[in-house]
Amino acid sequence: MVKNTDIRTAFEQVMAEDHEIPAKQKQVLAASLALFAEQGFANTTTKQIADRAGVAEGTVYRRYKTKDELLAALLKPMVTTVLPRLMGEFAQQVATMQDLTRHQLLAALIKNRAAFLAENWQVGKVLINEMLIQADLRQAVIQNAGPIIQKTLYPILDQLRAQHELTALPNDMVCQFIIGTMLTNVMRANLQGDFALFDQRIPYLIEFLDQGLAPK
Amino acid sequence: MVKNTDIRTAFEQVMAEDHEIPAKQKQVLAASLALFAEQGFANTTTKQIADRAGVAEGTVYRRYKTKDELLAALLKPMVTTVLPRLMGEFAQQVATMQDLTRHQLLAALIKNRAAFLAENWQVGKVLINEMLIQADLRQAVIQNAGPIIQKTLYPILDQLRAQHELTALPNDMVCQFIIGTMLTNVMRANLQGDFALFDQRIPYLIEFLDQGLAPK
DNA sequence: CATAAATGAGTGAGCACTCACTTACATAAA
DNA sequence: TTTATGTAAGTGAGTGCTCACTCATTTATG
Repeated sequence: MVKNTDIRTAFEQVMAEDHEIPAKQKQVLAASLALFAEQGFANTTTKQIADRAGVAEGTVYRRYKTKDELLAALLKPMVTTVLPRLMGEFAQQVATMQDLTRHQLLAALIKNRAAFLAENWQVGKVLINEMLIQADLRQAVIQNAGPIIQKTLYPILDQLRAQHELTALPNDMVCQFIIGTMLTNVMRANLQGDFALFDQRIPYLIEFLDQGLAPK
Repeated sequence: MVKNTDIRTAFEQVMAEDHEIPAKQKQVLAASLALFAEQGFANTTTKQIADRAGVAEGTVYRRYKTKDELLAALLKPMVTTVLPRLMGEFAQQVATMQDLTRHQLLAALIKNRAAFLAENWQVGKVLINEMLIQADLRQAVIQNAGPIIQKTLYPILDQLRAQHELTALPNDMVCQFIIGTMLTNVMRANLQGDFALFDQRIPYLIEFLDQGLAPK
């Protein structure tokens, strides 16, 4: 059985690789993420970060020289390292199951990645927010996430289509529909302020996607 | 034939009702919206607004006493007046067509409202951004948009279901899927920075939704 | 000529960021 | 086991700058 690292662990590992970050620095990163998610990056002061981290303001600036660097330190590893790893692990996991039906694949994908999405909605919020504003960040995300999706998801979809289990719609549209359906679900849960709803609706998502992506 | 007001006109009407707003004030509103969409609300200074509007900084403050009031002036009519009116018009338009098939309804809905979405993506961006940050704005949107959707879309869906043309999934999920599919399409177009793609993909959206929302 | 609209230099509050200094810790000599 | 010493981590009062907002004055309008 392939191990399926969760995000928290993966993020910790990435941080650990970065030459032993001291405890207070991790508190700073955690406090930053929490506050950015709650209030937005631009509305969060470095004093607030220091206070929530239980740290002096100067400490916030020890490792990262500007507030922007701090933001980048949170977002970049998420996009360039954590996400690829998690997608790769999913692909491996699927590869071990032979002759999946469309329904089985979707159920596996959604249950697996939906949990990921919900757990990391904090980062997701911040990422979406900044992507709406910064064109260069959009570019960076496209150039990282795009290839990952193509490498991990497209082969699976192609195989499924060869078994006459999948719609003839282009792969990129299939991915758009799957990802979009999941993303919408988190956003609605966030809108309603109740993440229990998120889980309850998952069976509906699977049923809808299963039917919508069936071959004619 | 029912007139289908576009957003710009509707917005102008709402503004006109507000007791004759002078030309320069409209320039301020337009400049604000453009800048908020480009850079985000928090990253936009009142000086920038004044410059783009071709106006002194004091003028920005004549009608709206704070920057937040200015934002509210842009978002509130959109949510409370413009959106309801446009949804109402769509419902009326659909009501005139008897015995719609699911495909016809979806095609009408998506072509109609997708154009709306694309045209107003500027406001949409700002709205999404602020909703991710302000809990009270989320509340306001829910309490306005929710009932509108229920009143305009649910009856149409119920009728369709009575004709055995629609899935048994709950109405709120059907709406989630329709809206989410459209929203995802704008967001991807925005991500790729090419709104021509938005239109090209519409036939795919219709095909996917038509199939996904068919009865078993 | 009265009232509303517009101006833009000015103001003070709050913010990101700095830096001289203190504390914690590791290694090693006494 | 103490003491010395170098290095990295942490501190928080201080600084200068940006920005939202004001107001005395000027300009348009009916």
